[in-house]
Amino acid sequence: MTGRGIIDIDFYGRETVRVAKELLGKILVRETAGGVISGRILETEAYTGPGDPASHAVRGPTPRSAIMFGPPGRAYVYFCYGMHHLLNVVTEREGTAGAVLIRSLEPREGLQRMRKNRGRKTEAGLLDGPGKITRALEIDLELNGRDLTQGEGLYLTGGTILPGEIVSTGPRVGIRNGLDKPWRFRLITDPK
DNA sequence: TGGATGATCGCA
DNA sequence: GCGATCATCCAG
Repeated sequence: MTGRGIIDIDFYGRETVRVAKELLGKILVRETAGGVISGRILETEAYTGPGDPASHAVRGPTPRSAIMFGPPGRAYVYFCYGMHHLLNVVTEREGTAGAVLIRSLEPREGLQRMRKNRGRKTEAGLLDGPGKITRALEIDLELNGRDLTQGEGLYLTGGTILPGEIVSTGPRVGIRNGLDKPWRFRLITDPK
């Protein structure tokens, strides 16, 4: 949003973009009766509200996107392409839309369970996609709205960016509009 | 490279 | 209601 001010900065979605970067390196934990499954966040994307043509909140709240306008720290889970659940973290203050899509994890706990859930024999490619993550961690619509700061069933906890890792920034993927915004963030090994 | 597969939402 | 759309994944 460019206003009439004397500076030309897009402040809209500022918190969402900040949180998207801060989530890198943090741990996502899933607790089920069958045990704990967890991973370290390696890739995120920021989605804001009106003004972001790629966001579900672009036209204001709808039954599906209303949770993006609610209090932050909650899970926004939705069903995509008829077969995948995708997990987001709600970001902005209540009344303002924003969410961060969790795109990729580094496997941590529950490797055997993840492989079984994904039908894979090896660790390769286990959690490197938003649909893969929800399948491996048994996340579906039942967890929509869950408070990710409360440590109940699905939550976020401390983690860090490791020495030698840097944050790579670029356009979001899998969308048609909003490609001008560099709101995809990845932890990669510093090539230097 | 395209098919699977179904919820969502704007518009009629 | 109707149909275009979709923040994906995987086989071939």
